[in-house]
Amino acid sequence: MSERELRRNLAILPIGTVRELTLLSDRQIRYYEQNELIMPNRGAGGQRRFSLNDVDRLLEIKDFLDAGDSIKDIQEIFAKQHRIALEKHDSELALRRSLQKEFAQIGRFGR
DNA sequence: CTTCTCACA
DNA sequence: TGTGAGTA
Repeated sequence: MSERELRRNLAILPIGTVRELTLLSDRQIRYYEQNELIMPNRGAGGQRRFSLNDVDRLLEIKDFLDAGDSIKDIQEIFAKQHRIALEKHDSELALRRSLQKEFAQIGRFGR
């Protein structure tokens, strides 16, 4: 994983900061967590720790809600996004393997 | 002072 | 979703 990805996944923001960043109430943020739309880490004392990705996700949730989508609709949207991300990962992995194989062939002919 | 969970005149 | 109670 790149350093940039690790940084975006660093969960260190307390709910108060996230509340101001997203303009959502802490009540809403906890409610979305109950509905598995977000799953922040937990720190000392059971306090939630959010990452920048969590903040982006909350912003998306707010937009979808404003657009009229229900909690369940958003759950499905995220599930679909997750499937697409997995497929993309698999296809890229397959491409790397086939290219690696072809280069190996070229290497043998060049000898 | 901030956050957490739980309950609801 | 909001709010108040009682904690940690």
